[in-house]
Amino acid sequence: MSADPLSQVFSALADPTRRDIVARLAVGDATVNELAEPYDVTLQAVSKHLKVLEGAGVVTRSREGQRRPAHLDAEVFDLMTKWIERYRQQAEERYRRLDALLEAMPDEPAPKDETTGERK
Amino acid sequence: MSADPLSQVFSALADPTRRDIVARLAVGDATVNELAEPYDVTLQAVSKHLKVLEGAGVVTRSREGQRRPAHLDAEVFDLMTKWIERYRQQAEERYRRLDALLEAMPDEPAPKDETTGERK
DNA sequence: ACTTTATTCAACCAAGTGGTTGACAAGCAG
DNA sequence: CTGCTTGTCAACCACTTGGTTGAATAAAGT
Repeated sequence: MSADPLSQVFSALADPTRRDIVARLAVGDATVNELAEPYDVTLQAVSKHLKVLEGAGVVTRSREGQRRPAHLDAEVFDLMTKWIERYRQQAEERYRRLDALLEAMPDEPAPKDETTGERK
Repeated sequence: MSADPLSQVFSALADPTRRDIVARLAVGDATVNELAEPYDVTLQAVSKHLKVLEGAGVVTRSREGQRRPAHLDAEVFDLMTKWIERYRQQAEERYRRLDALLEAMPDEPAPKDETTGERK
């Protein structure tokens, strides 16, 4: 257990039911019963999903009488967006470079374009 | 098989090795052998990872002699960022509203703040 | 034609996951 | 105290997953 935070968040949101729960919680805090209502799974299953989201830091829970409302804690999302944006931009940048390169030499004998290449 | 695209992308990136591969591919295209080199897993394992990324639309592959270079296709990332940003902003918006509400009534008997509430 | 290099397919295995049912703790309401 | 509501814990099951080994395919190189 206890994988790196990024893996946990990605993994937590890889489930449609869990993403759905996040969508609901974005509107407002809710209890397990309220969250389970739209689905035809047991309460325990939803409780498990909630625990996964909690473990990933997506959700926090409080105590309020016998209810334990779940609250969306959207800060961890930044972790993901930062990772994603980094490589998306890097890939796009590379694409632009290659594009410019191809445009700059329209008649060269095409040196195979091995960016990482370096085969021995 | 064939889960929704969003689940597939999230799931694909939930593995650290796979994220690592994406990071490498952001620098430039690479073959299975090149990608497998830094890890002490078998070639087949990396080939599987690549297939997962391909299935998620994160990576495309071409044929070039006997090599099959993998290329990062960062467009699907937009799908994720859109989803994430949506609920992050929604949650932050809700937070601001609640904050303003609490500030506006500093002595009310606190009507329990049930945003979804509505229990029958 | 034979060999080497690059990659995949197939079968298998241990561990993880999403779901279930059943028992149990913790609060309120009589 | 007794019961009802809300929620969790524990054990179990089918299926997926990341990994392995071994055989197979594909394109060169000799």
